Amino acid sequence: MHARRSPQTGPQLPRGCTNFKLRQLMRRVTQHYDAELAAIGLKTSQYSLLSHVLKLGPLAPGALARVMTMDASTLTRNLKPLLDAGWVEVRPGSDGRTRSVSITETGREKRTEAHRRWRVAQDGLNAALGTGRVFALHTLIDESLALLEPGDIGE
Amino acid sequence: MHARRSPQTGPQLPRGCTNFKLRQLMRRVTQHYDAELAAIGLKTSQYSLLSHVLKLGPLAPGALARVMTMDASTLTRNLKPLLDAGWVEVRPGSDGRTRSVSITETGREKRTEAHRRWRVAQDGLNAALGTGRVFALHTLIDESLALLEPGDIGE
DNA sequence: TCGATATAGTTGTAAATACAATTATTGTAT
DNA sequence: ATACAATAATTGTATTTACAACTATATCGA
Repeated sequence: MHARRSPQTGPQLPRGCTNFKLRQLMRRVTQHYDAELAAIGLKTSQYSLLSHVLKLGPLAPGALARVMTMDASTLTRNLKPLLDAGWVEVRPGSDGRTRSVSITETGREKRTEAHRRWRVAQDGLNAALGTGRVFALHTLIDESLALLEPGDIGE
Repeated sequence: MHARRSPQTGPQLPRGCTNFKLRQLMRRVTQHYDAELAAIGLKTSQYSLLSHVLKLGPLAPGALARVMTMDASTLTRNLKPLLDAGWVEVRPGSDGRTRSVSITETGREKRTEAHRRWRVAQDGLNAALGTGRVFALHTLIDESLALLEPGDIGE
């Protein structure tokens, strides 16, 4: 009884809503990266997408959505601006159902440029929060993602 | 040179993009909460907003946006569905420029119902990730938010 | 082979997000 | 007093997000 009064610091309970806190931080962090990338007309999300296409492409939209932990329909939508800008291209896949997403030469150049900006933003975040704190955050996020396999909580 | 080969584990450097990782986790976590709240026709974001209006209201939209770490225009937009549903109301503020947002009786009932669902979702997350990990995550997020005052990074 | 099922992707709809521009009001300095 | 600046909120526009429904193709079973 009255475990919270105990002098022994037991396993501490989370206060507040994890989702809300995550969103708060996401908003702030996104603004930080976006401020850096705005100069070259890219959103942070677009940089992430472009980077993944560069690193993993050519690959099917579905596979890309899975590794990026996003819905397939979200990927279709997010691909559109990059497609319109000519930074990625979508071609028929081996299978009649699938497509193949790959980066273009223009896209490569854009991504190189963006990568420099991203570096500045990341360094700025590391400096503001402290490298150790950012590392700890990454570790926690990675562990959490590994534990949250798609739709398996509470079943 | 070759610090990474050193047997001494120095301050570890973050790998990858903090923004991308945060977004990945946010997507998963939001899906988890939304799955629970869907039964009563609420999104997690709406639950957070309703809860803040309950706890802090009546208050001005701008003040609400600030405490929730969101843009004022986002708040205006997010308020609309709750207004349409009759869960919150917006009335003229003291100042001719400001408004006053407050929860309605229907909104109170809805929030009570939603709170029970939220509890289930939060408990499920705690169970899936481990209470200690969730607590650690909260702590890191809170510290980070405190360090990331609006638009002061890199200036 | 042909019908049921599974897989891949896109579209309809709706919400969340924020910057820039706009409107309305208040405060201030001459 | 009146023009100018500051503050509060909303609207225009564009992106991010995802569920549900839909289309198209492929696979499998009898």
